Amino acid sequence: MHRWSAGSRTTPTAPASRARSRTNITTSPESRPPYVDSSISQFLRMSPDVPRVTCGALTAADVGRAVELNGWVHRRRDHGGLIFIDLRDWTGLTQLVFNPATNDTQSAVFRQAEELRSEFVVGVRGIVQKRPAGTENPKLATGEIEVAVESIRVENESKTPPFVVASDDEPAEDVRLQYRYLDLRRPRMQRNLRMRHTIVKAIRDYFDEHDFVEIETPNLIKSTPEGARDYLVPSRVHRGTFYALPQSPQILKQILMIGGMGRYMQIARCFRDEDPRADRQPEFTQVDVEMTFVEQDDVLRMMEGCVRYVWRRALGAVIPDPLPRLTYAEAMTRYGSDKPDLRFGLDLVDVDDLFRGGAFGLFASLAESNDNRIVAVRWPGGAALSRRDFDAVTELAKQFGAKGLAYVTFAPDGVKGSIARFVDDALAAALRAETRAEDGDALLFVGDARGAASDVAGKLRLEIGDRLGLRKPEDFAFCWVSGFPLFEKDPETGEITFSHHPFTSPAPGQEALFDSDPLAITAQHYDLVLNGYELGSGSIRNHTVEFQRKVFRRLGLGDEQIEDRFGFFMEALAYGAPPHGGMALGIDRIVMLACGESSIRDVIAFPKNQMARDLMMDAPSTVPDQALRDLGLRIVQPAPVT
RNA sequence: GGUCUCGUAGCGCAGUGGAAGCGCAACUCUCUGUCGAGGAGAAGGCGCGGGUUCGAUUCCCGCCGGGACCGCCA
Repeated sequence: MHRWSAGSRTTPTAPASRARSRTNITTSPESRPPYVDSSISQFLRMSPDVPRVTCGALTAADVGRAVELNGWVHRRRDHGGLIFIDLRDWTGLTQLVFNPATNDTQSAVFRQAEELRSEFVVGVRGIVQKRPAGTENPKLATGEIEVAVESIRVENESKTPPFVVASDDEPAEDVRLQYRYLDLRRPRMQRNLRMRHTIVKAIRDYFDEHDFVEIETPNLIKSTPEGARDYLVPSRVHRGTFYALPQSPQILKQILMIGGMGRYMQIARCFRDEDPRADRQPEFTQVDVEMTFVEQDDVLRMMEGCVRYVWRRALGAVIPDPLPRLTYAEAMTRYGSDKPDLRFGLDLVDVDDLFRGGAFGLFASLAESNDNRIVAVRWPGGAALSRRDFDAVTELAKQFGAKGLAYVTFAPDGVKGSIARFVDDALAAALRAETRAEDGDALLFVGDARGAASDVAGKLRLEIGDRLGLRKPEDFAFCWVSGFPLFEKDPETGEITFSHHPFTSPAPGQEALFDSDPLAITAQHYDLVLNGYELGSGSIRNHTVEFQRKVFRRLGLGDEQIEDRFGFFMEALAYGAPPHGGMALGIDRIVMLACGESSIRDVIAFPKNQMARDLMMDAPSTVPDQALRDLGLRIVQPAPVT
């Protein structure tokens, strides 16, 4: 519970995301609220002779002191002759009391208090007093005391807010985004943005201690092909030409390495013109890192040291040392994902051998080819589910891309389920031995082409984990995934393309495969994964111009295209580029998971919605014709739909 | 570009082919120990367009808007 929270009201239908947002977070030393704020200008003070204190700091030790507070009216409880006001600032709540024992109800200060409304901004001067016995509020950090107000000054009034800031009821997200400044006043958002600050500061401190230098790179850069869609900025000076906003500082940080900077980091804003998701925004923030004269293992150790440091500083959590490492192949086999959620087991189990030559014709034939895979996913307690439940899960599997879903249940009275009639005692025993299924469990089976079967089974595994409550937001399971292929085949065009980016180097000694079997090359590329989210990826880069050119050519770029788009970079590589590698981690996702949130929009002050619009500013918007003329641009309306 | 889902009062939510409801907020009155204060009263609404129907907030279609996901995201 956040220290601000005055109430613990829970709605029975509260969505999981809101429940998660109340995850207990250890307060870091950096975010402890100050007690006295002496930095306020005199003219804002009501009585310079008494200290100005924050709303979250007063305790029983302060009883009897005269103090001054500033803040927002959080809630007002008017008993007629007795008025309570919860005063809020960024540190917490303090109860103000207007009591005729000290204030005549006809007094000016009492009449002022009667006029106060939610979100009014006030300054008060008063005496800290102990609350009468039995009226303390243990839910409030300042619940032992209250401030008897002697004088009050209304700094600003407020229109009636569109939603109640002081309420746990969460308005629809479009309303929150339109009135973001009100949403930001809520304790949850205050906590999230403070957590973000704490994490970013810890990141900077960590890399500073390891002799990294933070270097800014430009946001108006050259568009390079491939990858995501660029955001383009038209040039006024050079009509008809465009800057691109960086999808990441990738090439620039490599050039910093060529520039001899040794160890670089940056909290960098990145821009990609692709459709947003709960964990994706058109602009987002990465901690971007690059080092010279390193091998893959050096980068992994440095980066996992960073997340361990961050989690310790920001959350007081201990992260394993070293982090578990998986190969891409292992991750796909055991978890059906290249970003596995390791907070729970329920590993996928291959059961091809058990069905090969068996009574179930579909699986028997699938098992004949090594290109296929038959995967079992164990569902603890699944035998208690109804036929209707399994129909729903089958429907879900189809949404995931499955052609169908087979299942069996192991109840004390025997094997049941959609393929039970094909499962004799021997097969049942073998399945239970392989999957460690117990009485009361169910097994889901996905049989398909290897990749498709893994993918669907992996998603079903996550679904089961969700339903069983195994994906706890307060658990943090990091892992490395490496050993990705350097190239992959574009499923649509059949052409060879890079899996990560074209600057990734192959594993040592695999250059020879370049012409014979490029798809077999393993990349020196690694992903850091947390709870099923890809936090970021990195690689050891190509550092010779010859090899980089070879890669570009392999990807189908002609020398002219290479020169046009990457000429400056190829030139740089040719002047003694050192071996180097690095990584970038998504700050938004890190903070989201650290806060127990399910959307990065809740850890960004001013995010865009799913249509990439800013609902508060109403961006994007049209611009005056003159602005277009200056840029040599004309808007072409899309053809009307007939 | 696609699939799913939602749109009822300022906010959060019920509900129905035949007279529109609850909680909070806001407004008036009342109330001296509350902390989701309490009591009384009054005010306020079915996203837009089309269709089916005697009748549509409800059913159908389209549009607009929010969200989740797929595509996309080197």
